[in-house]
Amino acid sequence: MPPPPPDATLFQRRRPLTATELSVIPWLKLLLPEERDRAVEDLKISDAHSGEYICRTGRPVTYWFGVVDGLLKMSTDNAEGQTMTFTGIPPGGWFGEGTALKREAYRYNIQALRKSMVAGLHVDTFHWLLDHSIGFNRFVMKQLNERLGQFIAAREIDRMSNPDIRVARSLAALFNPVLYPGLGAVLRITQQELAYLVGLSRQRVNEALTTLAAQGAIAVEYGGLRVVNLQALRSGAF
DNA sequence: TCATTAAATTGTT
DNA sequence: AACAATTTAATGA
Repeated sequence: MPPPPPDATLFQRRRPLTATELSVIPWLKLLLPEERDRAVEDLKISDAHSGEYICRTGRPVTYWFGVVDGLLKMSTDNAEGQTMTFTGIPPGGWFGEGTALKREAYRYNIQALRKSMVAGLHVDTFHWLLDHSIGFNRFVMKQLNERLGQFIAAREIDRMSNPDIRVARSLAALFNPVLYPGLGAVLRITQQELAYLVGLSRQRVNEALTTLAAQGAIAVEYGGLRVVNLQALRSGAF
């Protein structure tokens, strides 16, 4: 992992989003024109360097975040000081709605696993959308529900001993079609990044990926991988 | 556009 | 943790 840079204040150098970047945001399509205009006007985007924190535990919530490009990691520090990784967040993923809803402080850390582009919607606009848009409410509700399921799954993954299955389940979580729509069959993630995410050595991840590929669940490519059989990844039937 | 070089990533030990 | 092999990205003619 690259050296943790000094606490960066995100969105200091904001800029308007391009059409391509907007197309990656899944919930924009669910809004009415008027709602959409307001959201787009408020949206900000910023680069997050590898290792940089997007938000930290205890910080007040100012933005609801989404990944436009790159890969983020969601984790918490437990009482013993150990870091527990919940999940990775690929492009198209949005997070922080739970805390944004209650205007509480963040309960977890979000760190960039590699250079990423992160979009932000101010909490005030987030609440305005909640008050005005049915489509937005549906999105947030679905998202919360799905996230809950994912947290429970993450606990199971952490208790699993077999590394092959751990890697498989973690990958399946990354390809969650509800949380991360628009993410195709290919995911740009290096084996090193995946190792940080799953909490295994790169060697072991490499070995697991080879096994999974041999069973036809995935196809390993340079700098990424392709999911061939998502069901097999989920069930561990390989 | 192509050839060369550097950097990143992978597969093994 | 270290190594060699492979792939991609960057550079400049």
